[in-house]
Amino acid sequence: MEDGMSGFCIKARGGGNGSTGTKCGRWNPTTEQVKVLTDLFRSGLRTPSTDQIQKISTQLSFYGKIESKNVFYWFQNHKARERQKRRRVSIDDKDFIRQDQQEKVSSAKHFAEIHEVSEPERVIETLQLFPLNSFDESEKLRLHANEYFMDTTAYSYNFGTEMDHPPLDLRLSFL
Amino acid sequence: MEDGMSGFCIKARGGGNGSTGTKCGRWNPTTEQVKVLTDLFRSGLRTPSTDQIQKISTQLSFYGKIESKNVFYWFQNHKARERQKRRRVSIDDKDFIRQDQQEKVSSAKHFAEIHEVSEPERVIETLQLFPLNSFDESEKLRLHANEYFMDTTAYSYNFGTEMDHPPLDLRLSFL
DNA sequence: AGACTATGAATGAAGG
DNA sequence: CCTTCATTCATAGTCT
Repeated sequence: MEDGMSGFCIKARGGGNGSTGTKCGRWNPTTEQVKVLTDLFRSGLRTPSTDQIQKISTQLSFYGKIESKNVFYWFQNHKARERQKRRRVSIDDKDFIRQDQQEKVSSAKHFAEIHEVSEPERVIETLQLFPLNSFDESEKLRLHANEYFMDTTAYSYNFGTEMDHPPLDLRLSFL
Repeated sequence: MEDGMSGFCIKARGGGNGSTGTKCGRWNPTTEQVKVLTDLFRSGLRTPSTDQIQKISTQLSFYGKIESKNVFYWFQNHKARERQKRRRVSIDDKDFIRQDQQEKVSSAKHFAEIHEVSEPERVIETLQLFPLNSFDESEKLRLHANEYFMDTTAYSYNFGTEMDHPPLDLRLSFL
């Protein structure tokens, strides 16, 4: 809706070259950015927090245009596809019965909890993750002010006239 | 998940445009449904009560298969993502020019489906909400105790040596 | 040129 | 309410 799009840049990122990615419309990561992200992922980072996303994004912005959401999406996608790929393989290698593997994969619910799946490699670079601050549980504050329940409320909705439909009238004044 | 699956729908997009949505397994809202929901949201409805959800669901069922929980989830997600988006953008555009783009991420769907949504802002038909319940963004007061690690943390990143690039140093102590 | 693939982006559904 | 997972849409890049 009202997509401003902020202009369209038409340029492809030179693969590794200094040509800063000028590709808009959809984030096109540079090879450097991908490398950093991949390394971070391989180093164990799977779901960065908002702050981490922020920082990563800021650092990566040096190599080209990037937003926080790009980092966010990248990790989401990468993780999801890693898992998806793994699952795919596990189902696929039923072709050759190498070994009896009656794994109960159908209950795919509580097996994708923490990091332990894809970490066959060691941590190469000198990448120090966050010191694992776990005391962020201090945000359990809840203010109950959402009960904006008014007794005489009436939603009277009226559609446009571009389509035929029953007159919708969300009248909630009965309660 | 106990494989309830609650039935598989077979219906296409009720709006007469089944661009790609002829696949179900999960609720696939029609453009009309989305429009109504969006309008309601933009009108200030954030957390509809059970009754309201019921009403909305019933009314929207005209446009296609829908359940109450769909409405519930829709509002939950929409609200959460609106906030999340806002937070992310606001923080990360500090680096570049602060272009006002609050609705940047357009939900532009497939072309074949956009036929009647050609207008950018056709919203606000005749929609009577509660007696002028002015909701502001008065909930940014979330305490952010995210500044726990300052100088004790340092992303000391070290690249490989495959390509030449400026020495990246993900030091998170700049915040 | 079209199909194919990889992947960015979006969102429904839950979990907590 | 916040975070996460799964599925899907959309498209840049590539292959044949």
